[in-house]
Amino acid sequence: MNHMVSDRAPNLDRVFHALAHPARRSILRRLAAGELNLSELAQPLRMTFPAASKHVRVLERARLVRRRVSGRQHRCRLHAAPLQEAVLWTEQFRQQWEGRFQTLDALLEDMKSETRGPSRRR
Amino acid sequence: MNHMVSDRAPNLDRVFHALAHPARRSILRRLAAGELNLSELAQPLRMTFPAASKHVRVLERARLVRRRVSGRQHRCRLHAAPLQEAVLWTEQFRQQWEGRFQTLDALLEDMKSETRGPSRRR
DNA sequence: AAATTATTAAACCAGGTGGTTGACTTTTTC
DNA sequence: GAAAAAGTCAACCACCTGGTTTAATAATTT
Repeated sequence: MNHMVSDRAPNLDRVFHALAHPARRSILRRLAAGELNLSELAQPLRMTFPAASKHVRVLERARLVRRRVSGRQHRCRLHAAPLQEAVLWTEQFRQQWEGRFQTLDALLEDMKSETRGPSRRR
Repeated sequence: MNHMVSDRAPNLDRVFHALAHPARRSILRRLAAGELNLSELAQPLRMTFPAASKHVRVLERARLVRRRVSGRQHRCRLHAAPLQEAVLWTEQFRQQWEGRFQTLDALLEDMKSETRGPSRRR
């Protein structure tokens, strides 16, 4: 536990990159509701089928989507786990960012103490 | 409040894209600790100065970093607000994803009720 | 067996990415 | 005023992206 998420993390690269396109976010959103095959995924996207297929493959590279071939259909299923690493990074970042104000607060607190006399804290 | 984050969101594209490279995550992390100028940011990255400078510009496009020119130095400061939108998207997505199990749970609950007699819930 | 459906593959394109090098401008320091 | 420092810009490179079209393959339906 409390395992630092390194900035050097190829999985993280792939997950964030996967999230960086509206078509892929749309695919993920719809997969959150349940399994869908490629043509179902492609249909509402305003692009050709091969383009949509490529987007799905980007999601697979990020391990966010898994595919199970069933006859001529490729049924896609969401796999949310890798997203957790991304959330973790953001979360750690936020803590670090907010920690900055905490130390600033502590400093101000110390300064106030200084004016009332030397601090007794160790 | 409760404003749906659309999948069609150019800001979101830029923020996620900004996060999708280790050098840029490293820059953000270090900026979380406080203001730094370009050469300070570039120094620990194993690439030439112009390359690092380009990464900072990607972060600026995502509005995650702001620059204030002070003499010959360009002092960079983190601006975390746009990250909030990304967190929000992920959060909504997670809720949708977990909601799926909730409805499954509700269904199973209903099925159990059915065996004990018709449900009285509306 | 033929037609339809679901999907991949390959070739192509414009434009972006991530990196380099070399030349240049501006500000600070000596 | 010359040298050093902080950055930019432009050109170049290899490769990736996001899209298209056309052709091919595989499974299902008729």
